[in-house]
Amino acid sequence: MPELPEVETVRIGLAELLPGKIIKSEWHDWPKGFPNADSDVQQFLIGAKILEVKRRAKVLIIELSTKYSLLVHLKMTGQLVFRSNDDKKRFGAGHPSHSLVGDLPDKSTRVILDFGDSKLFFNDQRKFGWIRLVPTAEIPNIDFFKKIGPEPLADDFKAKDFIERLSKRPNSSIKAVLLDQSVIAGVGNIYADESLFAAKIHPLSKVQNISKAKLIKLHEELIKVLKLSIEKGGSSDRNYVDVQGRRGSYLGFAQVFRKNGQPCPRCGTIIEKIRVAGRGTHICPHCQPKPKV
DNA sequence: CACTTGACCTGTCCGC
DNA sequence: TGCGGACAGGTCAAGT
Repeated sequence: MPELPEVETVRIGLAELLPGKIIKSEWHDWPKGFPNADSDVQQFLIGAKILEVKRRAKVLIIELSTKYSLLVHLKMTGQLVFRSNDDKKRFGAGHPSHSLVGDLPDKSTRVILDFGDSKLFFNDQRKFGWIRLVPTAEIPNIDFFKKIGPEPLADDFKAKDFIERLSKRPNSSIKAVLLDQSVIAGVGNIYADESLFAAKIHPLSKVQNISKAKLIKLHEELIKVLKLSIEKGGSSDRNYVDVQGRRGSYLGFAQVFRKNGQPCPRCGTIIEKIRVAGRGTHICPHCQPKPKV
C-alpha cells in the first residue's frame, strides 16, 4: 500500500521517464476517479508537455506546460506503470520480462496517457485512488494540501517540530497521531509500526505519557525507516509496483510488519498482531510493553 | 472540540 | 467446489 517511500519510488521512476513527453491522447473510464470536465482535459491535458514530477505527502504532482498539473493519489492499490512501445519488440509478445504486471491495459486500468512512443497506465484494483487535473498555481489552495503536515524527510524537520506537533494530540494513541496526515505527511501503517517498534513504544501509548527521550528516538527511527524503504524501492505487499512494474524489497527488511507469529528479531518473543486506530498493528509485546492507560 | 469509527471498493483467503 | 464473511488500509464524512 503506497505510503511515502512507495510514492517517492514512483516519483523517481517517473522523473526519469516523463519530462519532455507530450500527451497525445488520453483514455479513462470511471469518472469518479478522474472527475475533470472533458473540456478541461481537451484544453489543458491533450498536447501538453510534461515538465516535472514532484511529490507532496502521498500525492504525485505531474507538472504540465499548460500551467496545469495532474495530481495522482494511489491510495491502497493504485499503480502507475510506464510502457514503451519498444518493449514488445524487445521482449516479444506480452509484457517486458522485468515487469510483474501483465499485458496492459488490464481490467484494473482506469486511465491511460498516450505519448505516441509510450504510454502511462494508471491501474487501481479497488478504485480508491484518483487523478485530478488542476491549475498548478492552485495546488497550495487545495483542501488536501492546506491541511497536510510537514514532510518528514525535509532537512528542516527536526525532533523539536515533531514533538511539538505530536504534543497537540496528548490524549490520542501515538499510532493514531502518526497516521494523521495533518500532523506529519506520508506515514502509513507499515512505517508507523516499524518506527514504533524501533523506538520501543507501544502503539496504544498516549502521546502525553511518552518520554521526550523516546519521542526523540521515534523521530530518528521514523526518518531511518522511511529512508531505508526508499533505498529498497518501497514495500510490496500485494499490489504495489514501481513504474517498471517491479516490486519493492523493503518488507524483507521489516522487523514486525506482517511478522505476527514469528520471533522478534531483537528478543525472540513472538510478535503479535493487535488492532489500533482501526488498523492491523504489529508489536513485540516484550520490547513494546503495554501502557497502563 | 477531540477523538473514533464507518464508508468507499474489490480481490484474496479461510472455514464450512 | 462453492459460498459467505472477514480482511487489507488511505482518507474523508459521520458519529460519539
